Amino acid sequence: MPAVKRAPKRARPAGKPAKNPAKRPAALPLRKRPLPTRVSPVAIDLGVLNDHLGYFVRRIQVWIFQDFIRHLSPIDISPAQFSVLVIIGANEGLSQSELAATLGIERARMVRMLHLLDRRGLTERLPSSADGRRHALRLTRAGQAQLKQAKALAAQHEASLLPKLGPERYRMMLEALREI
Amino acid sequence: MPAVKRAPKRARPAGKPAKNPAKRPAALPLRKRPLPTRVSPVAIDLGVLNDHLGYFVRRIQVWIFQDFIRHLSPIDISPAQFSVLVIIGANEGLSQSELAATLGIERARMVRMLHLLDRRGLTERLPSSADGRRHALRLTRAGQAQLKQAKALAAQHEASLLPKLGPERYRMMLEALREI
DNA sequence: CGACATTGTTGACCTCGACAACAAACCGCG
DNA sequence: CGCGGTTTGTTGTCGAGGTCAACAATGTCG
Repeated sequence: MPAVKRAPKRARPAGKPAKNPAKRPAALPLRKRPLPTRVSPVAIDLGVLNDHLGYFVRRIQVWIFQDFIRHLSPIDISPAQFSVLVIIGANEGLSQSELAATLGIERARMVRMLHLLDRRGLTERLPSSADGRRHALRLTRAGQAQLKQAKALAAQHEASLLPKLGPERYRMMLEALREI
Repeated sequence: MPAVKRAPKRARPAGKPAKNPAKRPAALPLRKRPLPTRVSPVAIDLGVLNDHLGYFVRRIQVWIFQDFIRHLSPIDISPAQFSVLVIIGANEGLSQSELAATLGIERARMVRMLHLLDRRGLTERLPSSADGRRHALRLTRAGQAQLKQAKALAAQHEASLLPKLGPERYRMMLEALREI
């Protein structure tokens, strides 16, 4: 509802009556008069963001994940899925709760992720012998194979980070973060 | 629709016929027989995740953001909103596209964020004097005041990170990330 | 002027985190 | 034993955000 025309001049070209999901023009509510501008293509100042670790961590996290996704696209495994497969592979028989807690994912979210991985035939949920509530998670054969491939691609991704970040910085950060 | 009973034993307590948004029991499709278990509360192995920078960066990013949100909750400003306000404050008159590109946010997304900030009376979009397509963004009085508060709270948040990460590690990471 | 690029905008879809509610199963205790 | 309390897996619903596509209004340039 916000958004008013700046100055509705041109009518409707009426060329095509709007293809399929035709959209309305718009309309934005500008209040004041046509004052300031800013043409200079000068570099934009980050201001106090320069002093916030969170900002940079966020940016690099997004960047790393995009690179990860690109490398793993052949087998269509997301970072989250990769982490789930790795943990299950390294801890056969653990429960969904343990898995979720380990990765900092909501139990509810984990349920749906595992549904998907189950349907893809990568994981399976066996009834726990001791506790009737739990599911003992493990990789199927196919899941193990897929994980193997994923690890190889992930390793490529990881290797590609080194030159981009600088080997020293890379090692430094990995060590520092591991301690926390 | 997956999910089958593990072993439908107890019937329906029939206590309350299901309150308001009553949910169905469930039903999970377990394939095999009641095999493995895992009772030992042994620490869970992260496996190869230990060698992936992205995993740790993600975890710490989430953690930092949660802390940020907690500190800024009194004025209800999200990390993304904070970054938008800071950039506008430090670069009055810039366009939505420039802003979006600077922060790595989609133009479409930025439109809706600014709608919100506009409605909250923190920012305004003036017509650009030179280019009729652009909007010259700036903070309102209220926006400036709000930003000032936000910066103070954000600084507290940032300060609280130091002891938790260790001053050396903190400075190291901030420097390293700034260069990238 | 007409082709092409840019800017702001909307719509639709999808992922993900956060909550709430619930059934089944487990645990402890009188 | 039975009953309250807890844990585990599950579903539903919201809301924030990212991604894509389509457009109208403008600008730009040959």
